[in-house]
Amino acid sequence: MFKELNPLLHSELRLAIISLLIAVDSADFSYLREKTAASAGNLSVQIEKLRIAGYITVQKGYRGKIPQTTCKITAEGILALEAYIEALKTYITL
Amino acid sequence: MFKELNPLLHSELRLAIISLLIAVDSADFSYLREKTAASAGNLSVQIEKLRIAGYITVQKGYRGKIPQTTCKITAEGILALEAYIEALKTYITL
DNA sequence: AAAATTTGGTTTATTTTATAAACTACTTTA
DNA sequence: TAAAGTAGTTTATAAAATAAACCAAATTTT
Repeated sequence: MFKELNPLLHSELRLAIISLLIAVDSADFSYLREKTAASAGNLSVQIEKLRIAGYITVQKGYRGKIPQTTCKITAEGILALEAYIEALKTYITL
Repeated sequence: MFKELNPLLHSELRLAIISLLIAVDSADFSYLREKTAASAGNLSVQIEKLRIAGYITVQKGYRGKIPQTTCKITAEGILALEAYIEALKTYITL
C-alpha cells in the first residue's frame, strides 16, 4: 500500500539541503544558509545527520583564513532521494 | 525559493490518512487502521489533529452496539493537500 | 588601538512531535 | 463465566526539530 518515507529525508530542512545539493553538486555552509534561511545551529545539526547517513560528504577547510564547510551529495544520497520520491508517490499523485 | 511544507500534512501517518480519505470519501477507524497499519493509539491521536485543523470531520456513532468512528475529508482538507503537493514541488521534481 | 560587529560555525537546551504503552468499555466466543 | 477480541482514548516515553548560547577568528567602527 504505502511505502515508508525515509525519515532522514522526510524533514523540511534536510529535504531542502538535499534538493539544493542535487542541483549544484557542491555548496558551502553559507550558501545553504542563504537558500534555506535556516538558523546556523539547525543547519549544522541537519548537515551532520545527512553526513552520518552517508547522503552527503562534508569537507571543512579554509577560504583564506575563514573556515569553510563544503557539502556534496553522494551517490547514496541521490539514490535515497529517488527512493523517497517513489515512496511519496504511493501517498500522492504528483 | 522553497515553500513551507504544512507540518500537519508533512507527517507519514497523517499524509496516509488524508491520502486514503481523498480516495474513498468516507472511512471508518478500522479501515484506516488496516490500510495504514498504524497502532490504534497513534491513529487516534493523528485523526484528532486532522480534525482540530479542520481537514477532516469525525463522526462517532455505533454500528449495532459497537462504536464506530467515521472520517471524511473536508473541502479545506482537500485544499490543504493540494497546497502541500505544490509546496513539495519546490523541493523535488515529481 | 580598543570595542563592537560580522562570519562561520558547534554544542547544549528546550520545545514539539511521533509513537508506544496502558487503560476503558463493551461484546463475542469457548 | 473467563478469556479474548473490537474500538477506541489517555497518558507516558522516545525521538526529532528548533532555538539559544557559546566559541574563535576576522573585520569594521570609533
